[in-house]
This record gives sequence, C-alpha cells and structure tokens, in this order.
Amino acid sequence: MVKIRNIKDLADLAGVSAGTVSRALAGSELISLKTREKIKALADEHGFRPNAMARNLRIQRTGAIGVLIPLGHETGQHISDPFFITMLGLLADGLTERGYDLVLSRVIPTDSEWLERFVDSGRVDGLIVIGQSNQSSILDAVAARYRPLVVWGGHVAGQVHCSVGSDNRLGGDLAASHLLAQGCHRIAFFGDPTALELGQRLQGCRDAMRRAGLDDQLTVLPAHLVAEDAHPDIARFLGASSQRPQGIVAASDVIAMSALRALAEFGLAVPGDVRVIGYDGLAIGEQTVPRLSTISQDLTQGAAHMIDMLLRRIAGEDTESVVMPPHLVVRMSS
Amino acid sequence: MVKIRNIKDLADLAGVSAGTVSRALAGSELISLKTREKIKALADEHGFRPNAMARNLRIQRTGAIGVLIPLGHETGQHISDPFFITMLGLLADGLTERGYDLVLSRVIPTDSEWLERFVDSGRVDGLIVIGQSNQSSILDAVAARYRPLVVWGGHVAGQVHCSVGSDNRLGGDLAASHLLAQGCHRIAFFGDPTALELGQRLQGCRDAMRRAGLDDQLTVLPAHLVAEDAHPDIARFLGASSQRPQGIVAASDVIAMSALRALAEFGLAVPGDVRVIGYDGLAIGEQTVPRLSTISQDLTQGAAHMIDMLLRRIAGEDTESVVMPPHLVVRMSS
DNA sequence: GAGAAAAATGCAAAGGTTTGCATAAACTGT
DNA sequence: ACAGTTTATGCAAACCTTTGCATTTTTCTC
Repeated sequence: MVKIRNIKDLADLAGVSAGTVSRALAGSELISLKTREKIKALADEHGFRPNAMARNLRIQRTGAIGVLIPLGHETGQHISDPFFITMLGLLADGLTERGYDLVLSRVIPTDSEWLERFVDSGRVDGLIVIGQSNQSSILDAVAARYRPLVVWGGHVAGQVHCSVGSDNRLGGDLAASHLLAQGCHRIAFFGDPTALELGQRLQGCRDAMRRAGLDDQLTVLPAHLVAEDAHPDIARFLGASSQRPQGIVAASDVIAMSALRALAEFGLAVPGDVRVIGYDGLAIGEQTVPRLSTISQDLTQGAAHMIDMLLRRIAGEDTESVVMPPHLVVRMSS
Repeated sequence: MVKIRNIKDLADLAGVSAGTVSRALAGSELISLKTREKIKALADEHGFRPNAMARNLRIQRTGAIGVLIPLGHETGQHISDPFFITMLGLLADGLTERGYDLVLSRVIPTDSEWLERFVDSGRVDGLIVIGQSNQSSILDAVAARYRPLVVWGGHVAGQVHCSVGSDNRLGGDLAASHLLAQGCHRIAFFGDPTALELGQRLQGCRDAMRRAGLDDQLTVLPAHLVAEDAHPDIARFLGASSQRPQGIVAASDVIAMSALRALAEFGLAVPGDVRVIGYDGLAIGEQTVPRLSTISQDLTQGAAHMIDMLLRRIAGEDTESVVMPPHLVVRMSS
C-alpha cells in the first residue's frame, strides 16, 4: 500500500485529476456522487487529509483566531486568576464550533509594538484581546487600521476599538450601594485602578459614595490582581488603618479571596465586622468561607458576543461595542 | 507610496530579486551587509512582513504546538480549575520563547478519534496533552505512530506515550501519611479515581493506610473535579456518614476548597474536627481559610520539561517519561 | 441517430516563500 | 592585465491546494 502524501497521489490512485479530488473532498456538487464517494472512501482508507498549510495559502486565511492576554498593569509574571481559564474555555469552545483554532498568547507589554507585531505577523484571521489593562491607547491605534479586533473590557466615550464587557461603573456602583445599604460607611476599594476596567469600577463606587454624601469615606488600596502578591498589601492596610473599613469592594473575586483570608487572620468576622463583595461572579466564589457576594458578569454571553462580532468584522461588517448589565449576587460575605 | 504586498514587490522596489530579499530579511550572511540593511530598512518603512502561510508551506512546519485538554472524566462542560490556567500560562510563555504559537483546544472525547483528528489535521508541529483523563489507551495508540506528543500526567509501567508529571502515588502516600501522623484514623479520599492521575493518588493513600494497618478505614468519594459540581456530593457525604472521617485527602486543591466550605457549613472546625489536605500546590491554596495544606507539584519545571522534550521529539530524538517528586506543604488545614 | 444542452472532469494558474545551483561581480596575487 | 578565487546576487523549482475556464463525456430531444 503506497503512502498518500498529497492530493496528487490520491488522484493518481483514483485515476482522476487533482482538481477532482479537491472538489470531491470538499463535497462539491460539481463532481458526480459516485466519484465523490469513491474518492472519499479512498481518502478515509488511507487516512489522508489535505495539507492545511497549502490550503491556507491558497484560500488566504489561517483559520485561526488569536487570543491575547496583556499583562500591562501586572508586576508579577504569574497569572492564576480563574477568570482567564473560564473565559478561555468559553472562547475555545465557541471558536472550535465555528471552525477556528484558538492561538493563545500572553503578553507583557514592554514596548508599544506588542500588538502590531501580532497583527502583522499574519498568523491569525482575527484577534481577541482579553482586558485592556493599561493599553487602551495602543488598542485604539491598531483598531483604527485593523478591523478584525474585539476586546474584552470596558467601554469609554470616544473609544476606537470595539469592546465587549459589563458596565463596570454600574457594577462598582451596585457593589458600593449594596454595602452602604448594609450599613457600611467607611468603604475600601481593593484593586489597581490603572487598569481601565478596574478604574471604572472604582468610579462606580465613587458615584455611590457621593450620592450617599460620603465622598471622603472611600479609600483605595491598589492591590495587585495577582492573588499571591495581594495579600501582604492587604494585611498591611488592615493593620495600619486606624479607621478600619466596614466594607470592602474587591475589584475581582480573587482579590476578594485574599481579603477574606487577611480578615480571618486578623480575627475579623465576615460579614460581622467587615463586609466583603467581589467582582466577576466566578464559580470559585461559591467555595469560599463564607461564600462570596459578588458582582457577576455573564461570561458565557460575553464570549458569544465577542466571537459573533469578530466573525462579522472578519466578513467586513462593522460592529458597535457591547456593554452588558452586571448583576448583584448576594451570598454570605456581605 | 506603493503598498508592498509580498516579497516580490519589495524586491522590485529595492531593485533586487525576491530570493535576495528573502535571504536579507532572514539575516543570511550570503547577502552583503549593505544590501541586507537597505532591504531591512525598506521593509520596516513599509511595515512589511513575509507571509506566514507561504513560509509555513515552503518550510513544511506550522510553527504551532497544540495543547489539548481532554475532559473525559468530566460530566460537566465547565472547567474552572486554576490548575489549567497556571499550566497554560507556563506553556504559553515557554513556547513563545522558543518561537512557537500555542493552539488551544478543549476536547470532550465522545468518540475515539478526537486525538487522531487533531494529529492528522496537520495544523501543528507537535502536541501537548494536559491530563490523561480516562483516555490513556487512546494516547498510547496514537503515540505509537506519532512521535511529537508529550502528555502531562501519570506514568504507568508499559505506558507507550511519553509523560511528564509528579509521582502521584507517592503524593497520595505523603498526603495520607501526613494525616495519619496527625492522628487521623478514618480518612476519606475525594476525587474520581477513573482519571489516571487521581487513581494513582488514591493508590498512594491505600499504601499508607495499609502500612498503618488501617486498610478498611479509607473511604472514597468520587467527587467531580469541577468545583461547582463537587459541593453537593461532598455535603451529602458528610451528612450521611455515620463514621465521619477525621481526615480528608482531596485529589486537587479545588476539591479541597469545596471540602473546606462544606465542613464550615456543617459547623466542623478545620483542622480541629477534620483535617484537610489538597493536591497541586496552587497559589489559590494560600488564600483559603484556613490556608490549605497540599501536595505540591512543580509546574514550572514540569512545563519546561514538556516543552523541552517535545522539541527534542520534533527533532527526531526519543525521550523517556519524567516523574517528578511531589512535596508535602503543611499549612493550616491539617 | 444527430445535434444541442447538461453534467462531469481535466488543465493550469495562482497563492508567497525558501533554497540549491548557476551566474555575475568583485577581489586577490602575480 | 589576467587567471583564479571569493563574494554577492539571480533563477527557477518546490511546497500543495483551490478554482476559473476549457474540454470531454453523458443525457436528452426530436
């Protein structure tokens, strides 16, 4: 049995031309049902699949979507936030379903060209960036000339790039309002507002505080997103502040977990002494002690939106940014 | 300014041949330094990069490594275990460093061809599979004919595929021995032993129990790996068992988190009433209340090993499986 | 059964690189 | 100034498909 290396080999074997084989394998109606099935059977038998690279070159598409995770506001290199695997899983499934591969790349933006490089490399048909981090202007610059780009994150007026995300400001507002309603006056925000989304969440907290006439009762601790780094900062903060906060709005569920642990170590009861609310609505929040209240974002829908919009952009359409409503989920920590 | 679409355009512009441009951009010594720099400058100026697909076709490599996560023993579709994002991050970094893209795919093995399909698609130069799940025999079958394949997971005698992982049996043994040393007699194992690695961890527990003469004091609760699903099972188990375990060996840190929460809800103190130890050594274990004891595996080293071995396999070398020693990390939960 | 229409297949170009080999240009030494 | 090297560049094949158009084969109609 000869080894079938390409379409030509199979064509010779079947006694037809290469073009016919190509069309037959693609299921083209141009080829008679009889030969079509004969060729398919032959291909199956020899385990032959047309070379993907040659195909890509010819039809001028890679069949791959790049997913980038910029870590601009991260000092550490690690990234263990379950948020990302949740989002990645959803994207991987959705893209596979649509016939695309997912090319993953983490980026620590040291220069301003990290995105250009990827775009120009021609390795993907489109790009999804997860989180703007502090790289909004670069995203805008590239989006101006490169259409198939969709970003998970916040939306601001005048933004050039197309984004999908929850209304972070509203989310922050919901979180702070909830704590205020529970009787907290002094509130602390844990998170680095340099990142666009987190800045918006903080803004939302400010809104709520202002409405309550408690503008000056909000303090900010720019804890790092990275769980392992956040804890010392949080511990120091709780130890130092003479005016201990009565409520904590954490910019993510993972930061909230760090907060829960630090509070436990200080012997403070949650929600008795301090109330805590996270952000993201991850599954892990169900497993904390006490179970974490949070502002949940619908990642399933978000991922679906991103994929849908990206494919439309690849097809040449234009799409508007999407801002989804976040939801307050009250569990045991507040 | 004309648009440079390919090497030929640039060649015409520079007044040289396409071959020269190709070599110049590749930095070949065959081309004089002068022309080399002139061409590079010209390429820069026009933002030109050689077409990746054409390149791939010509040199017969995709420059991509597939990373598959089979979810064979999972009932649910979700997968939020931080283990994966940690591993994925390490792999992404390592592969990027070596000039490879990472193509991610989650697989729910419904038939026996999920792996064949990916291998034969020709979209990648090599494959890393994370976790054997219950698909060991399929991995073996494919490994017999497809060399560039490395698997994260357990190792068993006679195994065909090349694996990298920690000594799960030893790890299970360490965990159980530790609990025994703390005075626990009745021990429960939380995890689905259908998955190869988890089965080995259970085996290790059995070893330790046997040495202590307590073979019959070990019970098994095949909780699902998925955090959100595990909790009800665990709660039911704790509620039902007349002989409540004094120690719990969880097959992963995430399962351990579920256990911690369930115990808290039953009003049981950890480690006072029940001692708990997890497996993986993830960062998240530092953030639980109480901080989680665990068996840690060195994922950084593991990822490095997998990449190294895979590249050697791509180069045609042969490689032996690697079994790394796990380490007992005692924190507050045991 | 001849001619026209329809159906099935073949031909060859195009997609953009890389690279072995051939050729041309620039040197070396005498 | 010339033969002999060395160095720099050009040529064209190869990588493997897909697809518009040309051509052959089949089917149908009268």
